[in-house]
Amino acid sequence: MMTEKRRRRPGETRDKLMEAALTLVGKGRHFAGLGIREVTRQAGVVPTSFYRHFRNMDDLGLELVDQLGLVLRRMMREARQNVLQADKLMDESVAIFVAHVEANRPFFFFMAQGLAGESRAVQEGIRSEMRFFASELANDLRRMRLVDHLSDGDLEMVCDLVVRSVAFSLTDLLSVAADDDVQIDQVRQRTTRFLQLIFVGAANWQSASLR
Amino acid sequence: MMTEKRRRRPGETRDKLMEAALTLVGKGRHFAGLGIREVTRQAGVVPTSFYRHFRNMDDLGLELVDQLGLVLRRMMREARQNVLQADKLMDESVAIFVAHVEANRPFFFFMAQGLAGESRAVQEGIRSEMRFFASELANDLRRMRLVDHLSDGDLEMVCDLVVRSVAFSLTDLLSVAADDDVQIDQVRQRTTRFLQLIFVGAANWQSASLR
DNA sequence: TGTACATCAGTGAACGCGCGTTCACTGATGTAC
DNA sequence: TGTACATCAGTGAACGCGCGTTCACTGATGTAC
Repeated sequence: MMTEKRRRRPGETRDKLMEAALTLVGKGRHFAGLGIREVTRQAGVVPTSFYRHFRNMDDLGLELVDQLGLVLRRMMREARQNVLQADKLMDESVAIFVAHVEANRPFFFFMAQGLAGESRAVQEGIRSEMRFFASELANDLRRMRLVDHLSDGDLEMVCDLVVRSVAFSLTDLLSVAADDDVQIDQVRQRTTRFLQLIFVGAANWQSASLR
Repeated sequence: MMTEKRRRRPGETRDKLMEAALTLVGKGRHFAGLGIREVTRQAGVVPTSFYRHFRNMDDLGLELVDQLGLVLRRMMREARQNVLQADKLMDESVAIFVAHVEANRPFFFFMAQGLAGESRAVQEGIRSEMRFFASELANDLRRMRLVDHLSDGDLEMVCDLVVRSVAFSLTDLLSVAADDDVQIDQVRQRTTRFLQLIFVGAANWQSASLR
């Protein structure tokens, strides 16, 4: 029998609630200002449903951080697959970053907000994702033998600065309209130049600061 | 007659309202979640007073951006007076930055929040302050003849990256306790190293990226 | 200097509304035997 | 395979409360003559 009765997938409402919060954030609302009734309204469920899945909005925020982590990991995987030549590393990586931001705007809005957000736990979660990202980047650079002259500590610092610079570009990217390709491209180029500058610094680091 | 009757200074309540909002933000609340009644309560005035001075919370936020501008300018002035030798430039500047953040925590909380905040106008105001800061920094570096080999465009980019890196350190600084001197000092050192790395990059920029 | 009037800033009462949260109820799904 | 029961997710009514905003009022300060 082909027409089986549609049954509710478990966790469906839960997903709808998280998606609803993201949608509102993507529309420019700040997560700290969202209310339970507002989110359930957007999700198309009754307010009481909320408590079946989350204790409060902070709780939902923490779950969003986890999902954000998945988005970032997907992005990293794609970058690894596409960046095979060292000379294209920065151009390609930034392009992939920008593409993922455009494809997941609400998530990255949430990330940018969360860094200075109200919930300490969310804040720490996002910072932890960034640390992870930086350390993975350090591994990759080591493996590509691009930074043999740097100590582990110095490499870690370089990667941290790279991740921060890219993260800051988020605020540029999110402040221009999603379809303003010209401006988006400007942000992309600017970010790439930041990274190039940092890598020139890294390439000359030991020699310039040897003690 | 020495004991003149205390008269209400004009604008006193207005100042109290802005200070109240800042206080709440300094306590960890997010500006986007503050309400009019909450702010007036903190200020010790009746809710209706609010409308004598501001149209809504966004309006108050914009005024705070202006005040933030003054704080930043004061900081810049102090840095200019104290940073006379080029070799101490970064150490001293970062130290002054950290000191001002600690002395004006609520203001810088507001700044960090506003960058990804709800009000487009506040966001743009803070970005504009940062641009101004970067261009002043560029002027100073030019005057000190430290960057003669850089084009105007490249210098602007370098200063932008410097300002961004320092601004990002805000989130580090604000996430540690105000009296945790050890951690604050770590952030200070880390930020200084970021700037050193960027300047090593700047010093080697033209030669490394000449086309 | 004094008087009359306009302006301004703060007040307290009141409004309707949306909020977070609780509760008892319902029907679907999973589990034990 | 069928039956009994427990668990789970969604519902609708209801609560008390704090919210933003309005209004008319008050008293102090500024201005004109």
